[in-house]
Amino acid sequence: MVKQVIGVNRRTTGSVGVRQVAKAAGVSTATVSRALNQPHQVSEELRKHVTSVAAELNYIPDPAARALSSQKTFRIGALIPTIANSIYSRFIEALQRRLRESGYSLVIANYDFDEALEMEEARALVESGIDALILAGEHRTPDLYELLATRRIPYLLISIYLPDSPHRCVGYDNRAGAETMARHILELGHREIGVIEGPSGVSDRARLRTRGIRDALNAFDLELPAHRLTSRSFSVRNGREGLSQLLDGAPEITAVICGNDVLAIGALMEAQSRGLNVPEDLSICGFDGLDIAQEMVPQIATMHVPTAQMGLKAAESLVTMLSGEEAPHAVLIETRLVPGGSTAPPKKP
Amino acid sequence: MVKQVIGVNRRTTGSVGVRQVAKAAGVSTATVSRALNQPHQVSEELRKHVTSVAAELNYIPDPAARALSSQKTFRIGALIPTIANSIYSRFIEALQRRLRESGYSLVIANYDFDEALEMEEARALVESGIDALILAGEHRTPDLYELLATRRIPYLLISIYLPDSPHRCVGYDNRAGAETMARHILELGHREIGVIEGPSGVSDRARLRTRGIRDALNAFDLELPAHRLTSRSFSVRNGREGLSQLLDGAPEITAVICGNDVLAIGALMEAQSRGLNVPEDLSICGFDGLDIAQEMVPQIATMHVPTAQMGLKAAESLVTMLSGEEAPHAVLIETRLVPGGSTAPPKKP
DNA sequence: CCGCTTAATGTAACCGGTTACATAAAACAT
DNA sequence: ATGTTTTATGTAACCGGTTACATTAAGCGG
Repeated sequence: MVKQVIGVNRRTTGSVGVRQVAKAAGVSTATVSRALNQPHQVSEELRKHVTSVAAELNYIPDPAARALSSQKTFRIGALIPTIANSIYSRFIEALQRRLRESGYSLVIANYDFDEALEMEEARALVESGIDALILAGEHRTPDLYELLATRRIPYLLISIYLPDSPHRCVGYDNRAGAETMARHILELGHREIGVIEGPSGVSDRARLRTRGIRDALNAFDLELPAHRLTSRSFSVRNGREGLSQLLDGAPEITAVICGNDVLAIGALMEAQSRGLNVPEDLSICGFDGLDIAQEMVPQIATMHVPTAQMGLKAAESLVTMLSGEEAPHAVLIETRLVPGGSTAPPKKP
Repeated sequence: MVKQVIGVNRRTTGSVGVRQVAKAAGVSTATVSRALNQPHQVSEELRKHVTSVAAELNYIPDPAARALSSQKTFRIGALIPTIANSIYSRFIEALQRRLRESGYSLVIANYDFDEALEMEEARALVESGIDALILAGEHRTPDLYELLATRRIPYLLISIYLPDSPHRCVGYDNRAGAETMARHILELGHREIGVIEGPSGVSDRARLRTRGIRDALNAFDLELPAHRLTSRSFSVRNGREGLSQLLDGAPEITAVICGNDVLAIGALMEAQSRGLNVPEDLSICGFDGLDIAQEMVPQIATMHVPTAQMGLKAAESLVTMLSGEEAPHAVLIETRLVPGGSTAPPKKP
C-alpha cells in the first residue's frame, strides 16, 4: 500500500482569488478588496494598478465568499402572484434590468394567488438567501411579515399605493383607477352595469378595484347588486365564464367592467361567440393596459398601468434602502384612462 | 476618552449556527452537518436527536456559508428569450416547482431575443453564482458556450430536440411539428399559403418551424416564395402587421401559418379588422397551444406544446446531472395538433 | 479470542472573500 | 520642531458551513 501524499490541499478550486491578485500586484488582500469595492479608500495609482492586475488575471470574486463575509447576497427576491398572463412581465423586465445595473440579481417565485403557497415560497426564498423581498399588495398571512421581521429582511409592496400603511410601497391607486373607469362608463350613459371582478378573495387589489367601481356607482345613486357581480381569477377562460354568468343572471346589462384586461378579453370573446356586437350591444372595459388587449378588435378600453415604470421605481427604492439611505415610504405610479372601441353609449331601447 | 472594550466579536449575527446546534445536542459540528445532509452516515438515534435539536433551535443553515464550503449554490439559472407573452410561463412554473422540491432555487433572466444581451445576462448569472444554466435553443454566440466550459457549468437546452448535438437538451421537434401543421392546412385543400414566421434571425426554433413548413409544401410540389413569407418577433401587433404585409403582397392566399400563437392572434385580429371572415375567407393557425389562443373566437388551430411537462423534465434532468449521475442526452417532448375553428377548406372560387 | 474490516463520530483545516484593528506615513496645527 | 489628526496600507481574524483525516467502537471470520 502506497501511503497517500499528505499536505496536498484537499479542495482547491485553482481559480484566481484575492490572494493571487494581491500577490501579483504586490499588495495585501485587504487592499485588493478595497480597491475593488471602496475605491475612494485607496490611492489613485494603487487602485489603477490593482484594477488592471485583477482584470489581467481575469479575477472574478466568488459570490458565496462575498456573501458569507459581508452578510449581503446581492440577490433580491420577488413573489409574483402569477406569471401565467403577462400582467407582470414588463414589471419584471424593468425591475431586473435596473437591479442588474446596481449589481443585484433577481429571484422570482410565483404562487398563483395561493396564500399558503406564497408563504411557502417566501420561506424558500429567505432560506436561499436574499437581501430584500418584493411583495404584491398588502394583504397576506401575518406569518410572512413576521418572518421578514425576524430575519430583518427589508421588503417592498408593489401594485398598491398605501401612504398610511406601515409597509413601504411603490404602486398605484387601484380604487381610484377603477373609479375613473367606472365613471367613464357611467358618463357614456350606462346604468345597467355588470362587473367581473378579479380574485377578490385573495387579492386586495381586486377588492380595491371593485370598491372604486362601487364608489362611482354610488355617486350616480346606483348600487352593485350581487347578481351583477362575479368574481374570478385572472384568465381568458374565466372572463368568458364570467360574462356567461352575468348574462344569464342579469341580461339587462349594457356594460361590463372587468377586473383586468385578461378577463376583459375573455368577456369580449364570449360576447363575440354569442353574436353580441361590442360595443353596440355591450360595452366592455378592463384594467392594466396589456399590449394584447390594445390589439383586440375592438380595442379594449382600459386603465393603463405603467408597470415598467413601477419596476424601475421599485428597483431604485430597493437599492436605496439596501445602501442604508432612506427611501420614500410610498411612491405613487400614475394610471391613465385609455379609451377604446370596446365602449360606447348604450343602445337606445 | 473611554477605551473601547476589546475582545467583543466584531461581527456576530447572533443567530444559531452549526456550532450552537452541536453544543446543544452534545455532538460535533461535523455530526450536525452530516445528520442534516448525509443522514445515512449517522446512526438512526443520533440523527433523530440532532434533527430535533436543530428544529427546536429553529436552525436554518446559512446558504452563503454552505455555498462557499461545498462549492454548490443550489441555484439554477434560466435564460428565457422573452417573458412578455406567456409562452414560457407554464414552463417556468413547472420548472421552478420541481427544482424547489429538490432544494434548488431558480434565477430567471430574459433577453428579448437579443443575442448580445443574452451573453451579458449569462455572464451576470454566472458571476452571481449558479450550479447550472438553462438555455433556449442551440444557436447563440460561441462565447457563451465557451464561458460555460471554462467555468465548468453544466447546462441544458430547452425548446429544441437535437439528439445529434453535442449539447444536452429537453425539447420538442420544431421542424416536425410545423410540418404536421402545414400538412393539415394542405390537406384541407389550401395551396396559396402565406407564412408569418417568428424571429428567424435570432431563433433557431423559428427557422426550424419554417423549414418544416417548407418540407410539407415541397411534398405537395409547392414552394414558399419570398412574398408569401414575412418574419417578425413574437407580439400580437407584429402578427397584425405581418398579415397586413402578406395581404398586400400576396392577396391570393387562403391560409396563413404563423410562427406561434401570439402571431396567430395578431393575424386573426387584423383579419377581423379588415372584415375578413376566419376561416371562410382565410384560415389561420399557430404553434404552442397557449391558453388564450384556445379561447379566441374562432379558436385558433395550433400545435400544442406541453411546456409544463418540459419544465418538469428539464428540472429532473438538471437535478440528475448535478447529483453526479448520468442524465439522458436528449429528451423528446411530444407535440400534438389541436384543430380549431380558425381553419377550414378554402372557399371555392 | 484476536487481527482485520467497517461504521460512527470528532477535530480542525479549509472555502474566498471582508473588515476591525494596528501601524506607518503624510498633512496639519501650534 | 513637535504633537495631533488624517490617510493609506497591512495583518489576520473572522463569516458559518463542509469534509479530509484521525480516532474509536463495533462487527466478523477463523
